[in-house]
Amino acid sequence: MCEEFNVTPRTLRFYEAKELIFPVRTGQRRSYTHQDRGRLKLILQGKRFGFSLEDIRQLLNLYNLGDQRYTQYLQTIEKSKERLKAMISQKDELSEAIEDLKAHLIQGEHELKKLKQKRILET
Amino acid sequence: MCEEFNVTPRTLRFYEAKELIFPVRTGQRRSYTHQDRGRLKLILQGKRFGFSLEDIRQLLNLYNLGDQRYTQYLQTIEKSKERLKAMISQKDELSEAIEDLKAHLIQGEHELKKLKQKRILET
DNA sequence: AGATAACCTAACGTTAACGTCAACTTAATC
DNA sequence: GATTAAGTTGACGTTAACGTTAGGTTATCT
Repeated sequence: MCEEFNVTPRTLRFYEAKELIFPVRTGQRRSYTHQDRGRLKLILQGKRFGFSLEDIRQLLNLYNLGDQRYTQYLQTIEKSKERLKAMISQKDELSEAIEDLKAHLIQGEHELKKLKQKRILET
Repeated sequence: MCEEFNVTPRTLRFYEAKELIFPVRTGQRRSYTHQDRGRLKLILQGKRFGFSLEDIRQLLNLYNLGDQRYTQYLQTIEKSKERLKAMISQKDELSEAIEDLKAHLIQGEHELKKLKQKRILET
């Protein structure tokens, strides 16, 4: 049912156990709501950036701030700001790494051409 | 010695075992060369983006293409191109996520102000 | 009603990426 | 020359994030 996201049921149950999603129970069966789908999308995205599930859980809480109270609220916001900074610097780093890799690729293809030439001359 | 990178010796030996770095042996002792430092930097960077050590190993090989031959060369370059694409789309995704988080933060701080007001009125 | 398919829980297995501990050399210091 | 200090090799322990298997329930189809 929820394999539109290409995850196993076990994974979904695991995320539920870790309180990352909260499917509704109809008797025994789980029904995944719109909310859960949104959360799952964010979870998978987070993972691709190397966040741990625990990290992601905290981030997800940011998206559900309505039910929290003052002090906790403040703390969560502070945490999120930090995380935001981390993400931005990560993005910058990634940009650099991309440029770097690009350069190496170009360089690599030059080398390739030279090898090709050599092979032609050698025949 | 090599804890300028804030990693434990165990970690360095582990990376060596996985053939990510190649410290020179002086008798028994390991000496970490300039090359190893460069590689280590890339390893740590890669980890922050959620790459596995195995992924990183393959990426590192790209930086040492000199000693390889034609066919392998081609394959490695193809692989790297794929990876480059992945990184770029990852970067785009990250940019989006950052904007998203920013928006939620601003929204969160508005909520905070409202709560503050309420507290003042309630006293 | 029996079979089959889809879901469930519970519990143990697995892999990556190290941590930790014991027992041993080697180098440096008092 | 005895004692730290610092590095080395196993080997087993640990945590996160699931996979896998066994055994049981429920809905559906024929």
